[in-house]
Amino acid sequence: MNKPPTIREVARRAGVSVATVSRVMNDRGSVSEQTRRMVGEAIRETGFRPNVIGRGLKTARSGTLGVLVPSLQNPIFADVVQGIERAAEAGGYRILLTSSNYLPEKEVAAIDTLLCNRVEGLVLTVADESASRALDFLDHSHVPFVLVFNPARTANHSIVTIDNSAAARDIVGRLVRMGHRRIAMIAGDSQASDRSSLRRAGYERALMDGRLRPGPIIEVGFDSRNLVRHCRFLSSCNPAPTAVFCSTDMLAIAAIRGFAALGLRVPDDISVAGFDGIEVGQCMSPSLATVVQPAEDMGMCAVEHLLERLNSGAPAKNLTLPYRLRHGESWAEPRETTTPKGTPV
Amino acid sequence: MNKPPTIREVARRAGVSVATVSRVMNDRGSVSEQTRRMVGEAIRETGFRPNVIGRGLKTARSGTLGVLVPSLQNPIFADVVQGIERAAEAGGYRILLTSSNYLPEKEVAAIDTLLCNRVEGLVLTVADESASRALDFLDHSHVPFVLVFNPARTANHSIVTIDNSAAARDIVGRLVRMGHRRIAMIAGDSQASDRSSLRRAGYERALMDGRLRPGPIIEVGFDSRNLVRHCRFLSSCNPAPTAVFCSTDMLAIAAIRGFAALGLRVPDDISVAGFDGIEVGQCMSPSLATVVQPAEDMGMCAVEHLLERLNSGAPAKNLTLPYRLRHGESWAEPRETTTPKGTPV
DNA sequence: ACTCCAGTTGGAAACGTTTACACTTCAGCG
DNA sequence: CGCTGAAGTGTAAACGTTTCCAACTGGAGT
Repeated sequence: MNKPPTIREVARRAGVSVATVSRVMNDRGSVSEQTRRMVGEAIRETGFRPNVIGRGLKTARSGTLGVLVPSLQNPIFADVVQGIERAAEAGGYRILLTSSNYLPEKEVAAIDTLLCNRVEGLVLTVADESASRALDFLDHSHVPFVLVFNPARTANHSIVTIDNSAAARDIVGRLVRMGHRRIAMIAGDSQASDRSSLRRAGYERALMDGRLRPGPIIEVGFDSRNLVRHCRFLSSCNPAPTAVFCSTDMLAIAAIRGFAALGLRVPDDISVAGFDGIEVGQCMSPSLATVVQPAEDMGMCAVEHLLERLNSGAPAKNLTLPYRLRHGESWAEPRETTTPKGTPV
Repeated sequence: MNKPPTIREVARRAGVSVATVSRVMNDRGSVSEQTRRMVGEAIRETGFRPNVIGRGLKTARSGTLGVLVPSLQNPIFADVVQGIERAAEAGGYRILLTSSNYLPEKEVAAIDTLLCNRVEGLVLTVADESASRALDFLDHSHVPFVLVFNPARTANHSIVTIDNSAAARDIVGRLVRMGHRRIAMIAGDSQASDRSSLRRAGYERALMDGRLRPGPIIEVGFDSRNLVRHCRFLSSCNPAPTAVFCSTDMLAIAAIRGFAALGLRVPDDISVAGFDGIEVGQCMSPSLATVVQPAEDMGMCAVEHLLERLNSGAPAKNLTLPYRLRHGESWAEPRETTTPKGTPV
């Protein structure tokens, strides 16, 4: 419980002033080779570790970035945090991690906490960018921040994202061209995720492109684990969908599982496509057809941009990274080509 | 870029001294109802947010806990961090997150950084508890820490773990009782994970229990994504194993994928068992038979214990949480009972 | 010999809080 | 009416750094 040594003790031990010790530590100003050696020795002997808090108070820099994600449970966020951590470390920053559990009020509280801790910048994903009290909050704080995954709606925010709606349209269009005429969607809570709404829009657009009517759309809440109830509903529709687009990979994986529990095989009986591109998707059987977001890269880009803003005062910018489609075994052409009683618009 | 308001400005605005403002903020000492109101108003008007750094300097408390995990890529660590974050938040602490990428030298560097940031305690998973320079380091720092997942070898460390070897013995024993006579193992780099060695020991023990010879054991490095090469090797053995135990779920998932690529079906052609109990394991098809570690709970327990040590000076303790076996579709009895030329010891 | 300057060094004032201590009021009480 | 104690408040000293400024050296240039 004894206090760690301070710069003062090092100075005493080396027979110099604290100013000199500070200079040695930061390679600033000029210090003779000899004193440098002596100070180094004193530091080693005492096991001195500079107190970042003391330093931060004086320099008004905490050396930390705040991170807020909805949850680490979904690998897509774990990936982005991994990227954030990497880039932050490379830039000499530490990260203060918080999560919101998709609750807007926790978003606000978490950001408040981070600001009290004087993070120099933030990287975050909010539930709904357009309706986020948390962001108003941040806008007034003069602390730069970068949104990740949230759609680029307002130009004066820094955002790293992909084109969710185009990507959804793209992958659903693929299903259409494969011959599917009846394509359902399982969407996450649109209240808790503005991405979900955009992906839904892309899905609807793709069906319009193919002159098809949007199939049943099921909006599920937080508990994406057990979808068997919804899967049963889908398979009992008449005509039953031959494919289902899920707004996240986690939902897609759960859906495949749900169909399996009903004795339906993917993709033979029904095709499933996901969105996110989490790694397990390509490891499982059947491997998941999905939109790949470069999550780790997005995290790194976000931090790199943030550091640019911090260091060179660069202006906020919207960064839309390319997505790509990953083919997988979870989709295929529909088995029996449905008689085109499928309702063209 | 204008500086955030300080307690001094609030005091000026409210017409009181900084001491009074501090008292109001911390509900300490006595303050009249009227001044309390005025100060509250001044705080609101100025948008004042107490500077945790300044406070930390004076109180010698940072309010942060350090966290070090090998990687967030593996959901088991994401889960434990989730638990850590939850419990830390409940206890009024923030967490500073770092990752080591399984590199011992990064472990040391990360811990050093965390100590410079004066974290009040640490929760971490190291590569190899018995040979960790990082831990020697920590032992001398007088900062309490809790190991998670690492085996409980030395009693004077705080550790939250499960009995890795018993669990491995348990699940492999299950394969044996199912009728498997030739059981291979795919193990993670034992250099980078002391868990891997323990699980291997449990595996060997289970085979000994059944008077079987340990099948081929393949040790794979970091890149667990593409195991098809190793899967091919296993299936080309004579006699080929009818089951394979993997030291992590991520490996098991990759193995199932690898076998599928070779046209082998799980569990019809070969059974696969994993270890960790990550959520996706039960969502995929076939669902993964595995040992479930209560990762999120482990994270929460670790922090709760850490806070006990911090607040009440409780002694370090070893906490071995119960694991459980999760049955899944990835294992089954071997198809043709292998003629017992399988070599009993 | 004198000035000048570059290279070293130390002193001391910040940075934004908390808190020990001292001071003022004022009600209650003998 | 004076004493006591509690309630409310302010002053100033920490906490561990960084950094501005001044001071001191010694060698080079005149």
